[in-house]
Amino acid sequence: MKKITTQQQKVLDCIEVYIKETGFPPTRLEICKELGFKSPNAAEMHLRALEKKGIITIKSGSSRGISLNNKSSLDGYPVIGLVAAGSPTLAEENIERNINCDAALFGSNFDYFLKVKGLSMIEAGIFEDDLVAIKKTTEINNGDLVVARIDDEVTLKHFYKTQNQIELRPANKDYSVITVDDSVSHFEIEGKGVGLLRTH
Amino acid sequence: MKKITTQQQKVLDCIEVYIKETGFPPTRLEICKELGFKSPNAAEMHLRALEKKGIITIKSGSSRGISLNNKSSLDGYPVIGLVAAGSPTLAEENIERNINCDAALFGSNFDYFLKVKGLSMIEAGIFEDDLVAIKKTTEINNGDLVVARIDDEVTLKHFYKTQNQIELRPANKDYSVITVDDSVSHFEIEGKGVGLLRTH
DNA sequence: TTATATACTGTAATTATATACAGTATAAAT
DNA sequence: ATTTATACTGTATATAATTACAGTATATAA
Repeated sequence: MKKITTQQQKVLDCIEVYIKETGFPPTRLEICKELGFKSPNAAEMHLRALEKKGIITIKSGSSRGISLNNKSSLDGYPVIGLVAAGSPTLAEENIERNINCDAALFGSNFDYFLKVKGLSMIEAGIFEDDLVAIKKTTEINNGDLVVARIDDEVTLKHFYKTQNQIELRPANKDYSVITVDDSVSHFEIEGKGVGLLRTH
Repeated sequence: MKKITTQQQKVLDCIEVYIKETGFPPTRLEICKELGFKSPNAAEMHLRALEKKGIITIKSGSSRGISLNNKSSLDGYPVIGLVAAGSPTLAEENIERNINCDAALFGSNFDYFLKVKGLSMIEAGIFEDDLVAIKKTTEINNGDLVVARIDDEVTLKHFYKTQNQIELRPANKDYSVITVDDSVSHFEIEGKGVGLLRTH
C-alpha cells in the first residue's frame, strides 16, 4: 500500500466514522463541513488521491458513491507460538499463522494470540494449544492473567503483588509459584490475557 | 416488531444486498430497477412503510440516506443464552447478542455460540459463561462435545455410545452420567462443539 | 530553474435524487 | 357499503451532489 498523507488520513477517518454512524458514506460537502474545508473540491481531490492509492473506490456519478477497500477491522491477528509451561522456557516470538476476527471479539481490543504450551494453567481452564488473546499493557491488577518476561523467558501466569514481592502463580498444584526477587535480573510484563480461543 | 409484507421484505433484502455489494445504500430508482418497479414512488412508499415499522431510518433530504436499524441480525453469529423449554434453540428470544467473527475461526464452520451454564464440564476446561461454538450436525463420534436435547432440556456433555445405550458424560466428578433410556421421552443431538471462546 | 505534488478557495453547471402530487387497482377490515 | 391499507404507474420539480474549471500557495524533487 502506498503511503498516505496526513490530510488524506483525516478524510479517510472522516468517511469511516460517518459510515459507522449513519450507515452510508458522506458527500463532498459533508466531508468539508467535518474537516473545516471551504470548497467541495478540497474533499474531491483527497478522494481522488485515496482512490488512486487503492484505498477507496468512487462510483462515478453516484451520490455518496464511496466504497472502502480495506475492511481493516477483519485484518487478522498473529498467533505466537511459545509460552512456557511449568518452569518457563525460552521465548521466541514466532508468528505461526494469522486469525481473522473482530477487534472487539473479547470486549476490549487486543494485539495477538499466544499459543499455550504446557499445563501450568490447567485449573484456570487454559489447556495446551489454547490461544490466549493478549493485550499489550502494563496496567495489571492482582489475579490478572499476564504474559511476563523473566530473564528472557516468557510465561503465562496469574499475577499477584504483595507488599514485598511480585508472584507469578500457576493454576496447577503440580507447579510452583514463581517469585520475582533479586535472583531475577530482568522482569517485564508484556501484556494481559483478555480472552481465550480453543479449537476442539 | 410489526409484521412486514412480502414486497416490503423484497425491498429490505434489496437494500441489504446493495449495501453488502457497494458499501452504500441504493437510491429509489435503483431499488425500482432491481425489483422491476416503474415508478420511483413505488420504492418510496415501501421505504416509508419500513421506516414506520422501525426497520429502517430515512434521513430526509439526503441521497441514499437509508440506515438499517437491525444490523446485528445481518451478520455475525448468535450467542444463545438459556434455552427456554420447548422452544427451538435458535429462536429469537434465546439470542443474547451477536458476535462478528470469521466462519473459519475454529477450522470447520459453525452455526452459533452456546453460553455455558453450570460447572458440569469444568474438568474439560469449559467454565460457566464460556461460549462454545456449535456446529449443527448429527455426525458424532465417541468423546465429542455435544449439545443434546433431553425432554425439552438442553445440555452440553461428552457423548459416548456403548453397545446398549447412549451416555452423556459430564467432566466434573460431582455430576453424574446421564443415560438415555426408556425414562427419556425425547432425545436429540442438536450439534457438536467445535470451539470455545472465553472473555476474561 | 522548472517541474511536480500537496493542499486548498471559489464558482458554476450538469446530473442525480428525493419527494410531492395525481391517479389506478385490489383486497381486507369496519 | 365504505373505509383503509397495500401496491403500484406516471409526471414533475426543487434541491442535493458530483464534478469540471480557474485560481492561489507551499514544499520538494529533478
